[in-house]
Amino acid sequence: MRTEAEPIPRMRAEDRRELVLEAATGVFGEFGYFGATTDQIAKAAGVSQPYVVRMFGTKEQLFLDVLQRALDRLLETFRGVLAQGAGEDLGLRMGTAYVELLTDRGLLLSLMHGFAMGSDPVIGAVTRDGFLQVYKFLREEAGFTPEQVRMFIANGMLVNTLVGLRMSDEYDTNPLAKECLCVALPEKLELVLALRESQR
Amino acid sequence: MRTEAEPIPRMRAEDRRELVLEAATGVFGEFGYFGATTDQIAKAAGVSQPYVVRMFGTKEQLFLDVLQRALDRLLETFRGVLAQGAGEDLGLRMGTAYVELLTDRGLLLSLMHGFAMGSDPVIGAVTRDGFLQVYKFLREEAGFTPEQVRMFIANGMLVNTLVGLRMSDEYDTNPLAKECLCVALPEKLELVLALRESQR
DNA sequence: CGAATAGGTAATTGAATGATTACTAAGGTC
DNA sequence: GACCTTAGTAATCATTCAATTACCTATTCG
Repeated sequence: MRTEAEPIPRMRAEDRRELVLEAATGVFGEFGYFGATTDQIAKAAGVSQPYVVRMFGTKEQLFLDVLQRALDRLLETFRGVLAQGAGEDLGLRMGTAYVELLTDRGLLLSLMHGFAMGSDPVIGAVTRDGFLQVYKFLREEAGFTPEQVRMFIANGMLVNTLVGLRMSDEYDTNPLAKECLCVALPEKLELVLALRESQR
Repeated sequence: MRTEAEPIPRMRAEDRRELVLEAATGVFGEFGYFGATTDQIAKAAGVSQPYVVRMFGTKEQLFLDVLQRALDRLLETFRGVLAQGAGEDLGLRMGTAYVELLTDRGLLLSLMHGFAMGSDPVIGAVTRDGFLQVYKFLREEAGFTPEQVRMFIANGMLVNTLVGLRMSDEYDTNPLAKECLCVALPEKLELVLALRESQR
């Protein structure tokens, strides 16, 4: 009920931009590129819809920036894990780090929505390239064999799917859902379950 | 240029319905639920847009019917493989059968788009249930261990992702894409490559 | 045959939504 | 303290799209 002149918060464009990117990541992650509206994103970021559009030019460019940011965070995270040593358990540690990225709401789901848009001439090209960047990292920097990469990414896609499906909503009510989550998220299960609270 | 009275093809509603479902599967698979329009689907099926809407009531119901049809085919396919014997190589045979479903254009991709819509109250509930039906089949009918199911489904989701990304478009131009496809699709690689021709 | 039924379409509408335009106010700087 | 740049909004436009309405015309069947 905004009673008195709360000093309307003005930010430097750079900070506001990051704020909008975060909000957009969440909304795109939940509804996908076509399902999300610039107005939803604007409201989530606490700014007006025209401002969102003007900051990024088009909705498509905003989505591309969201994807780029997500990819950057993903690789940055993996590089961080790698920097802590490349032992036997590197795959496990990176897997755990991957699941931890779920706390950055919508980040992995936005990527997943991007992956499903391969036939879009612009977004498809960018997401293909992004996927291959990750593949290249795992092969050349992390030193995985093709087979190790396959298993690692496959499990990542399974995690994405279960999160996208909100399978955790059924954790308490459906034993199969519980088993499914337990086997797919060896550790960090509690993290996924915790996310249930924060959504909706 | 329709010169003379080609006898305008009239079908029994049942056949037409299946035709529209096929077309819708392709369009939803390519563009997703929000990205696809009923007009695109109508054109792909060779009927008018209002007729598509009237046949299914709403776009949402059409998508639900597409998902149900896809799930039915998937389980039917798996049951067919299982009926041919449950040896050591059951997982491999079912994996091959799964990839062969890619010839049913958009079927697996429509499911994947559905999986990304877990937060939709209607579609989410249906896709969660569908996913769990498959999980249940693999555990209880196919006799997989939880770990076997995890690996099987994870690989399926990887296949979906690579197809959704149209990674095969880069097969000839990017060695990493080639390696990636080769390792993820042990057999039936030629099938995925053949699909490149038929699209666009 | 004649009429009912089934398989459709053309025209239109109303709402949603991305984008544009025109404006306003804050705050640093000289 | 005028000034100009930066951060933002309100109003509105143009399109797209799902849905509705009002028809039309083959085919079936008594």
